[in-house]
Amino acid sequence: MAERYYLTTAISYPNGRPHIGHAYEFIATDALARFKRLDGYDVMFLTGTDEHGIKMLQTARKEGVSPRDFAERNSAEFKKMAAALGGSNDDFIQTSEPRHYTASQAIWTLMADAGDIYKDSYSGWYSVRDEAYYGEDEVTLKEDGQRYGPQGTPVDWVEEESYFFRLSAYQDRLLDLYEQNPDFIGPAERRNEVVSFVKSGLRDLSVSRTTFDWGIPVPGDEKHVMYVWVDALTNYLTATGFPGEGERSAFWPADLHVIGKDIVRFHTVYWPAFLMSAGLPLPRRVFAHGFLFNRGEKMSKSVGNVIDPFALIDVYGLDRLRYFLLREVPFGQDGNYSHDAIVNRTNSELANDIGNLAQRSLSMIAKHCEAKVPTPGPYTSADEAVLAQSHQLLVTAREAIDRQELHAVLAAIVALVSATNRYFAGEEPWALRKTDPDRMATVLYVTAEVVRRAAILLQPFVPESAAKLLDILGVAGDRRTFSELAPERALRPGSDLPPPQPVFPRFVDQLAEEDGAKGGPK
RNA sequence: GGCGGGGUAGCUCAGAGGUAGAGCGCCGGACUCAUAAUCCGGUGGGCGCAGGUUCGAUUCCUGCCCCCGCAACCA
Repeated sequence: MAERYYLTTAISYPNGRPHIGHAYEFIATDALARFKRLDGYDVMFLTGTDEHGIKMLQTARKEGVSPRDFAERNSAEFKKMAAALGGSNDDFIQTSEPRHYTASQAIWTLMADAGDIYKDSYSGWYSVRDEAYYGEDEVTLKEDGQRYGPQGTPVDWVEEESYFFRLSAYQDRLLDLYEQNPDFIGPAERRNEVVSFVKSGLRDLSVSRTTFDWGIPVPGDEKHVMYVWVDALTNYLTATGFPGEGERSAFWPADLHVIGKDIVRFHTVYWPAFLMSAGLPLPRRVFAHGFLFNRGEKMSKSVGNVIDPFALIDVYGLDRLRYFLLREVPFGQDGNYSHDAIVNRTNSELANDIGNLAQRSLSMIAKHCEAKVPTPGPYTSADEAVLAQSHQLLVTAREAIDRQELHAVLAAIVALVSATNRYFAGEEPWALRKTDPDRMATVLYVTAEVVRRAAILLQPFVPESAAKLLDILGVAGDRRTFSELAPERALRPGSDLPPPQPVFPRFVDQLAEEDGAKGGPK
């Protein structure tokens, strides 16, 4: 039985349409999932939508539909996005599903049985607009007699009965967790932030609401619904069949939660505390990615630069988009995207470097080697060097993937391809054709073999294009996993090759001619 | 206020006590197998400011100026 690997995206709040931030997280996690599958793991990849909470309820009301219908309608858009992005997720969870109610109530009961949940009342200055409570010192009384919160929104004194989770009791255990599992939070900067936050002291957490009912009822006290984050985080467990025992149970604990940097605390403080309380194993790692900015500006509805992922796929094509996002932005950091950046990056690396290397070598093979994989002669040190670099690639890639450094994997592939272009130019097979055909055959063989290895490792990132590349290399569908990177699995001399065709066309910029500097799809 | 991370070539960034690096861009050359691609060479930086330690600092220390993150509920 293969080793299991369970990874998740955060579940999206489908209060509006999916945007590029959702797409980014999904694409990255999808690439990680694909990598692990190709590397022989039994992978479970989960994504979904988080459908409860007051904001969903409010938006649904505004639109005059029930929250459930609203959730269903918007969640469908996220499913569509996952499909459009070539998603390989094994499940798509919606927190309004019955299975999730069962799981959430089960974990609640475990926490309650552990003595970590108690009823009290929550009071304070509450801003409906901000959905937040503020302390006395944060509130100012103005001449109109109304008090205002720090964001300038009106606040009212609210006193609400609420269940609390004894988070304060977990401070030491959490610090031990971070201490003993330095890889629990990535990247490292995030870890430091969390540690200092927890060290500064934890307060018990209000984990139920009575002011609205769009949520999961608290077991035994149905006028309360669970706080959205108890509900939301539990989705990761739900998908494994919790609390039942089934074929997916063994996937828990999750190996990796991929999340946005804005929700680090929920995943690295609350979530492990909930699990400890419930007596359940903890996920192995939580990795926070950064945000994407549209040409340096944070996207927002008011600025009007919210980018629809469907539009990006239309303009650039899926693989170009995937490649750009995963290559351009070091995973874990913030990054920028722009029309020019997408075109430059993908033309330079996908079309000019990788695509062209395949095309120049395969078209020579088609013309001068009877369209069969050529038979190599003895290797020179130049041959050995590129082959060695191509062998190193899997090792490098695995290490990078386990740190979620997706960009580093692609950088290593590009470096190999660059070296091979240099090698190709240096060996001049077009000249060897006349002077030393055997040597030409060797150079072409080595090049094609390197392209094969690069293509195999490219699959998680640009699945469709990598498949096309492997097609024109004559690599059978069942010979594309990472175990095929072993030296003895190299291209077989004499096997037939289909006619070569370009795999990564250059992006020809029509927009530049039409509306000049503006760039970017609408 | 506090804690943390930064300010290095036009752009994005790497680096590290001993005469500054990569990719992209730009300029020139080569080649023609190839997707006007590729290869070679070159251009380009007072390494935020001011002090200090040192034979020598961009790299260590101090102060200052900017930027960004965290500081209990938006991917």
